[in-house]
Amino acid sequence: MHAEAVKGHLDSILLASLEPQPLHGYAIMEAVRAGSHASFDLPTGTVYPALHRLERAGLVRSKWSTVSGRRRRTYELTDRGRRRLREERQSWKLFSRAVSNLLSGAPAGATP
Amino acid sequence: MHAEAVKGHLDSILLASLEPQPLHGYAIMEAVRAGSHASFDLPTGTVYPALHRLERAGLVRSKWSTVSGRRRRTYELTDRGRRRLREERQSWKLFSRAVSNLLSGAPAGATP
DNA sequence: CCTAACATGTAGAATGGCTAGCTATGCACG
DNA sequence: CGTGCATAGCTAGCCATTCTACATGTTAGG
Repeated sequence: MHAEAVKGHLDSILLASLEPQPLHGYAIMEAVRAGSHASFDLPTGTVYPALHRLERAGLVRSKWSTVSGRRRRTYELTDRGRRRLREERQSWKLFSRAVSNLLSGAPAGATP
Repeated sequence: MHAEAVKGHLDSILLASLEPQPLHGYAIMEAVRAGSHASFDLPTGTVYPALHRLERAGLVRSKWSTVSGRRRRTYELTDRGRRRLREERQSWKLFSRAVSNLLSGAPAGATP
């Protein structure tokens, strides 16, 4: 299956992946691939810039470490990040409900 | 609530709105607003270019008419459009399931 | 008469994800 | 030994799409 566009929901996905525990970029990509049952296979050119964006926005915080010779940058949620994640969950609910409703051809009234 | 981005799912939404019956642009905007319970209030600068794009892609077909002095361009689905809509519905299911799964913090295994 | 709703459109900015390229280490296998 | 794969990080620039802002014209109603 060709790469599905994550359009507009990348941030939510990344934040959510960091909620249970801090992770480094590469591990995030794997977590997303696994958690989406391979629907999303995010390229590095998508993930790393996005993480930098989230850090600049103060939603995540990073620190470098070295594990068996390989340098890692581990990200964790900030308080603002956690708050944002809550909001994102809420708006995803509204968004997905709206799209599902429209795609189902509902006569305007279903799933209120 | 600030304008929700329809990012990447506009085409599906437009095609779906034309499934029950042909509509003109303005009516499509109203149908989407109603069907999404006002979550999506698409600006004309989004809808009209998108419809032209869909027409160029052979997914919809349009014809002009005049109703009480006002000119209208009414769009209807082509066969290719209908086929595409079926595909879009399928991939929306996969997409939304994947995102919901990730946002719920599922330990990779939920909603298979 | 003037405004709101109806109806369609375009140009250009802004966004944001993807492609393609780069660097570097550790480990398994032939 | 050296070749290749998985691990780990990064950026520049392309491209598609959506939104902002503007432009145009009609009809209905106060």
